[in-house]
Amino acid sequence: MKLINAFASYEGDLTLITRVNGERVIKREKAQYISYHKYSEISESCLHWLKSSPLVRELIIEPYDHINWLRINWVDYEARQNALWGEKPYCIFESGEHYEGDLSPVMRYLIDNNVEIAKPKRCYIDLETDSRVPFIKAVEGRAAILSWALVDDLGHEKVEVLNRDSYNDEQDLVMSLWQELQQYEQVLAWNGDGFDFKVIKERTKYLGLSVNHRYWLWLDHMLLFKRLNTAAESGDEKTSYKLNDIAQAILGEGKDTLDGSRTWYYWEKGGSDREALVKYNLKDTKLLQQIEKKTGLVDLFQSLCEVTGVLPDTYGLQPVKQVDSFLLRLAKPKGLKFLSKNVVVEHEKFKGAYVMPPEAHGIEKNIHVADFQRLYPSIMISWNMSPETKSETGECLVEATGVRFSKLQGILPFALKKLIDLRKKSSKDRDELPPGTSGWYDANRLSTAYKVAANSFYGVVGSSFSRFFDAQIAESVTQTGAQLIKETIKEAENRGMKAIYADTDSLFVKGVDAEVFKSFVSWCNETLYPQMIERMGCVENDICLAYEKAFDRVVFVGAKKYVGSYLHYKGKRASVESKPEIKGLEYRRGDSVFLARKLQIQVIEKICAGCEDSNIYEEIVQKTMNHVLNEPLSLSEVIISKTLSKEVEHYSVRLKKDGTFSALPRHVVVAKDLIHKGVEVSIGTRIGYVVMDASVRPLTVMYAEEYDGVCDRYYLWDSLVYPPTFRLLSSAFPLHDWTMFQKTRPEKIKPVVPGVVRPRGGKKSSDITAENLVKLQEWLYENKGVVPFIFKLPWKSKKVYVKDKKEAIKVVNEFIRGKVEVQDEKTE
DNA sequence: ATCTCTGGCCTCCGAC
DNA sequence: GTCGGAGGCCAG
Repeated sequence: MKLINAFASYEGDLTLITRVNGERVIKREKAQYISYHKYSEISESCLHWLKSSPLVRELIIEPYDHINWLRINWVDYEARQNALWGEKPYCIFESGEHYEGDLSPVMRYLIDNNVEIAKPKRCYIDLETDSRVPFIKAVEGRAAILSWALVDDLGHEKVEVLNRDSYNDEQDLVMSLWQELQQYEQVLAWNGDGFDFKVIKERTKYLGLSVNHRYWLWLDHMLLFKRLNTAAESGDEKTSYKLNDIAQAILGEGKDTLDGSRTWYYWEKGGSDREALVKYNLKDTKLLQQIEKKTGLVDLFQSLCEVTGVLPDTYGLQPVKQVDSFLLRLAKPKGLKFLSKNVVVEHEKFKGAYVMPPEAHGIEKNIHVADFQRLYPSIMISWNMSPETKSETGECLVEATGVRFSKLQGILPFALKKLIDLRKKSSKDRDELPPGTSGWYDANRLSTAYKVAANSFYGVVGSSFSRFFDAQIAESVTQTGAQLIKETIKEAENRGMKAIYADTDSLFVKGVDAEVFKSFVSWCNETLYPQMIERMGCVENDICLAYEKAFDRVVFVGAKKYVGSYLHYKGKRASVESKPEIKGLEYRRGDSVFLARKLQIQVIEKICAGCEDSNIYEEIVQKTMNHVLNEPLSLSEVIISKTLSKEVEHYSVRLKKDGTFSALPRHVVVAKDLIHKGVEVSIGTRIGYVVMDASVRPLTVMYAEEYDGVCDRYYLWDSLVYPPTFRLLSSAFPLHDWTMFQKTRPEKIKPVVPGVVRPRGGKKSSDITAENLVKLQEWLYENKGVVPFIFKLPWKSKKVYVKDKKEAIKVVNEFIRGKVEVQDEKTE
């Protein structure tokens, strides 16, 4: 039996949805709220209490070779919760440990019966709601649904629109959506968790319709995309997760050009306007299906769910859930249980990977790169690292942390080996099939799913949200990795090579040719690592270093930031078409300005093509500089976009010494403004803005959509566009001076009072940021008759440099504190 | 109903 | 000017 969906109801039922011969079958069982206990630890009196308690439905002893488990079936969630974590006298287990007492009835059922996950019938939907209602209220179900559209992977599509603005008509509209959904089991929508799903559920309630939404698997396509899409090359694809921008990047086409914030207007006008709205609605929905067709990410997620045993809805996207499910399923037949996980433990920090600061100068040539294959899984396997094998008397020693593990195979290494074996098998299947066929895709997807699952193990062990969290184990993994890479560097240098960079599992080496490097890698695998493994008493050696690639030329801007052109990749020689490898540079970042990415990629391409003529680079920079400072700039060139990562109210604000609050990050200020205006903004929304004036603190910014061609060009160039390329050029050609393009903002110096001469080369002056310089100047002039200070006025700036320190600070502070009244309201 | 981790670079802000 | 914290996003 393959399970499509399952949920527990408040009444204590567990509903199971399966398919038999293509027909959907719904089964009901009692939801089980279980906790496990070591039978030997339960006292006589406790057992007596359990046997007679109305809170306990059933007691079962599960015998295994090494232990007898007592399985308590509590009558409901409350009973279990109170017994395990409640106050006295309900808490009967305060002395003993309890196991898996936090599992939901659904998880419990899936694990106990080792249920396989079915492929659900999938559809994509999109809603249009009344635009007169602000986003926040629409999510609460306060906006009418104007239309809905639905498509599936087989080409079926349907769209329906509200007939009249009435309660009954909307009832019909929403009911027909639920009718349509009957054919499907899984529903996807872009930002569905943030909008569409909530609206459907709330609006259904409001309209008095009785439909239980839990019969469907709700999967937020956007969150899925964020988590599984790792293909983005440049920052251009990362500037926004709006459907339009993703569709543009993936498919090369966007949404219909209809103002989504005026849906009500289009609907109300009727006729062709209403038709346009309907068309727009359908188009959006079709984009989802097309994105999936192109990327296959939903299919990949489906494979991941089938492998790990979680249901393919939004919650299943969490690695913690996937690993939890996979491990508990494997542990069950072994009689292995894990401690209940109720509260999140205080976050213990642990040390991570080793990153060597690059020791590279200019353009480095002929650089060979080796990397450890799946380093962290291989360490966990070799040292048999698992929560239940951790033991002070264990034979496997982690030298870096002093933690020891016993030799009896742990559940983590067991699971990892299983995943790796399965991956090998599916990769082999794939390679035996003709590329591009559906079988090939299936096998390839499975292979990727196994890899994704295996790679998430380390992260889950290091997550305090996981039941497998163990900071000591996580640190043992990372520090063993650090030791391995450091030992490898040492041995390489003993042989006359020079390590110029290393990060976690990779090693960049110069001063060697391919053959010698290859034999060095072999020596490491055959001698160095086996020796280390032997010394530390490990069960087996799964550590493997591989000669991955060589760079013809590579430039390091810093740790985690470099660009290089290949000589070969895994032995395959590079061709003229081979793209450069770009890591960490602003070109790859979604929060950099397009102009910065564009300038940087031009320089990158020239460097990788072997150009060493500084004149060429100067020309490129000069041209861009001219464009930035003098020519019309489009919004896409100047927009800065950053993610709103938490609720606006949760951003930290400090009380400054002057009693006012410190400024919020610029994108948060814009977000606040947008929320005020009723624009759709939630956690995870990317906020686009343009900087208007950076000569003031804090910077003044403008919401991207209000951009009219005016922005602070000096700031753009001086702070955002040139520095990334400046750093790259300075790294590639350190002997050349690249500073001449810096600091374009003019510093016009004017004496405030004619006739006062600014002293040349004067000593450091104290600077005061005043609210309004003009007011101050005029006050000084009027009250003192003559200004005893000299002001340096940067162009369009409000920063003041005052020469006579003592007097100046006194006067200006009085001005700032409001002790000095300024009548004149005239400003610049 | 939120949730794989640490290391590192960069920008802005505000204190000194 | 310099420095540290907050925030963001990337490498692995």
